[in-house]
Amino acid sequence: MPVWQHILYSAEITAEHYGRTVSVGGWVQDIRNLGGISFVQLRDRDGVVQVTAVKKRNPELFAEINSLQRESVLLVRGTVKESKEARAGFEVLPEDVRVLSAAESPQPLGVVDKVGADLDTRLNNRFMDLRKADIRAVFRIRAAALQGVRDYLLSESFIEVSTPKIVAAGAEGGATLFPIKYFDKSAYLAQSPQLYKQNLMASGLDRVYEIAPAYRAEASDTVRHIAEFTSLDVELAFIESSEDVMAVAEGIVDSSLRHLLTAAKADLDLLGVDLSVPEPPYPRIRYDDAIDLLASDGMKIAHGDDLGTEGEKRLGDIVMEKHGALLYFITEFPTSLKRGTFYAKRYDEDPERTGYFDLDYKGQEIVSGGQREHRYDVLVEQMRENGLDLEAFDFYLKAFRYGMPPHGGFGFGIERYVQKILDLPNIRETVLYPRDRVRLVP
RNA sequence: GCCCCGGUAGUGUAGCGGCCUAUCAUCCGAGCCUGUCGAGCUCGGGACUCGGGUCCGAAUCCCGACCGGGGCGCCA
Repeated sequence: MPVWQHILYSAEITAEHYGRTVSVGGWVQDIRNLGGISFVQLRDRDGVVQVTAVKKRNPELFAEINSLQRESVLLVRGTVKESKEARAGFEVLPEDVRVLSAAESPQPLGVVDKVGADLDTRLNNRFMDLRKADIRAVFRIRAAALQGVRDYLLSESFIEVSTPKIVAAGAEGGATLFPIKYFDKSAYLAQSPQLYKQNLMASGLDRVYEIAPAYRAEASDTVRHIAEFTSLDVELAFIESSEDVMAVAEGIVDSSLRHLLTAAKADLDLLGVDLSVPEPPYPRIRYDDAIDLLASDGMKIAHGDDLGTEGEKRLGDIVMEKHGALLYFITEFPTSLKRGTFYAKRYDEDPERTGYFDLDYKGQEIVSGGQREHRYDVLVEQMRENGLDLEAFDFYLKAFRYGMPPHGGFGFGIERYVQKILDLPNIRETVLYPRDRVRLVP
């Protein structure tokens, strides 16, 4: 038996390996058998190594290689030979192969087939879908984007926390909560860490963030909704206004996008994405001005009404034209739109307005937040206005009675952010195993 | 919650009352080929979601079920 030395990744093989014996492992992506010579494209996490078998050198090995099923997992020991014809500049002349796992046929999804596959088919066979380099690239970019987010928050003295995902009450109305059984009690999956991160503002851990799943039982079947998404939640205390909160959101996005330019350059190139990183500060557009901008563009929306999906998209186009901005804040949302957000602070001088903002990226809301109401009496009043059962929120309210600093924060939809960075047609492309109204498997 | 649309080989599609023993590509199999990398060439294989109905005749029309796609509202 031959000695199988340390297995090299394709990207690790360099000119210094030429003439030497190495072991490579991976999936048989394709076999091009020309009769007397055969080329096996062996794919690993980094790329593809060409294994070139010559019939007259070793007929048995040649036959074995050509009988392999695509996508079988193979270990090859052989000599690295410099080659002008091979794409990588070298190829491996096999001396021995070992089939670690033979793939069956027919396969549920082609990895290098010259035909497309529906997203549904791809998601049903996600492990095979991910064998495509461009699909994996999305997830490396996602990871790098989160790295940039964490870099910034760490540098700004935020600490990462984890709060319960099994909760007794929701932050907002009950319609979007997933009920679950919790021993002998009924509970819900958390739709947001809102109540907990506010609770922490009274603790001394006064700058926190969490990157965790959030669950929404919304019957929304669109390319930008999923039932389980990753929410970046940030909360900070001792703020003066919502502007302090916006500055953090802006810092996060800027840090993240810049990090991508270096850390994810190869993957962005692979996807053909020419990432544009806008210079902060991002434009601040007051809600009322946004309504007027849309009106001047021929879209009539009453002051106090929601922009709607169409309005949001149109505003994205308008802001691009006027400011050349991909990212912009919509600020000072009217109380009429935030009434259900009982914890939103309303302006003392004008209770019909709040400091709440959205951060939109290419006509799509990715962040929403603002300054919270930290005064117990006012908060209770706003909760009553929403018909909430104060008893159920006892743990939350208590924190406001024994020293709660002014604070604010936001929720940031990671998947929507990645979707917009890469201009992906469907948010499901940004989740390994998405959960939506109908999908529970895999 | 509301509204539109679709389910044909493993994958992606054409066909939309008889011309269908169902098109094409991909894929799989057999063969030829010593420089392929969207390899090429020859031959072969493989499908109308299910259940009712209309009709002389249904992949095609109608109803239902199941599965899926998209939009709105709402939101991250």
